[in-house]
Amino acid sequence: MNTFTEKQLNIINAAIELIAEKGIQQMTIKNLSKKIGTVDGAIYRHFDSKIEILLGILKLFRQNKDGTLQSLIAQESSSLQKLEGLLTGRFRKFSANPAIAAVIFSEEIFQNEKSLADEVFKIMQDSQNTIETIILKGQSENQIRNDISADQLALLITGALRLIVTKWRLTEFSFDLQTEGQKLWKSIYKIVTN
Amino acid sequence: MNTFTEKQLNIINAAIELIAEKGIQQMTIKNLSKKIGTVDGAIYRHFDSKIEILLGILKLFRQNKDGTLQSLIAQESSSLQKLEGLLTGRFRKFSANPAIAAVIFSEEIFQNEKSLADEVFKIMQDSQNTIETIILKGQSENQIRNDISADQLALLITGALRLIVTKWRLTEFSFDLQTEGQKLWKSIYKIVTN
DNA sequence: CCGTTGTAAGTGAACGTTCACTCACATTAT
DNA sequence: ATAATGTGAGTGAACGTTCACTTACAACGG
Repeated sequence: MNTFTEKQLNIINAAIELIAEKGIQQMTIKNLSKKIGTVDGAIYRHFDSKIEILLGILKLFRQNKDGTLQSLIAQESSSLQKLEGLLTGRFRKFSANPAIAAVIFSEEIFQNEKSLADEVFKIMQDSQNTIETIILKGQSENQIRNDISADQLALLITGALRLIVTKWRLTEFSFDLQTEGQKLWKSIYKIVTN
Repeated sequence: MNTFTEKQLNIINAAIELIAEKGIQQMTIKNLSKKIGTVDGAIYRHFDSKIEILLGILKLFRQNKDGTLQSLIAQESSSLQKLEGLLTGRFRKFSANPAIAAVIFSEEIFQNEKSLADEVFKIMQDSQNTIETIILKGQSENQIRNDISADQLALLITGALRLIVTKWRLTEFSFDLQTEGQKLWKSIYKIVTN
């Protein structure tokens, strides 16, 4: 089912590590090849361009997210439980994999490459839509307040999530992300249940 | 009181326009000089480096923000009114000046230049602190709910603000920012007053 | 007035560096 | 032996920055 070869996965994972360690700006073909213990030219045996590698990271992330999402929605739990599961899951993932956040939350950097910009934007929108869907269900079941629209609530939640993760990265992981995630969930719980 | 010469202001404003139009990535000295109708070398008669120009943009924004903030806090209005004023003010400013948002919300891009990264981070933190202060006052006056901490509320507000503006820019200003700002304020009002 | 000198700004070629990407050749695996 | 992959020098473009030179204009001494 995976469209990537073993070597391609090697490269993508090395790229993820590199971004996590040095930031997107240092994710050059030269640095990437050094990390793998090869040479820049060799990379092009496995990818046509650098953009393909970055798209690979996003694709991997999507596949991954889709999987956890399916199992989450399939669960027979309340909307609130689903929402909590989704949020803590996101924080767990970013905590374990800072590079994902660095790629996903860096829309600016991909602005000149439409394929990348589109993909990143789609992921952002997707994430918000998922939350909105759960909230809508919770509202129809009267578990979540109805006086604020689902998209506004989703916006607030997504925004806070992004801001926490961004600050975490910019301060070089100076606090425990999952702890902050728990705090955020408590606040959101109070808000959505009114 | 202004530390910039007329020519420097010309350059800074051209840089702001350039960023608004083409994004930060196209803000090169060559493009900037073209925009002013001069030549790259000439820029260096007025600024020591490109970073100084970007810092200039941030400084200008800070001066501007500080001004409106003083008058806002000085007002004899309730905390809720102040909060509304601050939010609508921010949306108005970004609406009128998209480049400000492009610079302020692009922490990633300045990661390799510490002076810039620090300044951008400071502005982000500042903004959040201001909101937090107003909320704290509102809480002590029982205008704002006390069961959620001020910093959590400030986080949610700042996050949503940033997310809206980011989406607005990424979709090439496809919706009316101030309208969305009004919507957001209505939601926040309901949340903070419970 | 006139000619000399000073000064701020513009001009555009050039420099050093970085980067993504290519290519001819070598090595390895099947 | 053939195909796949590694190697590393090479290419051209982009970028920030520098530099020698020019231009416009003001200041000033005779």
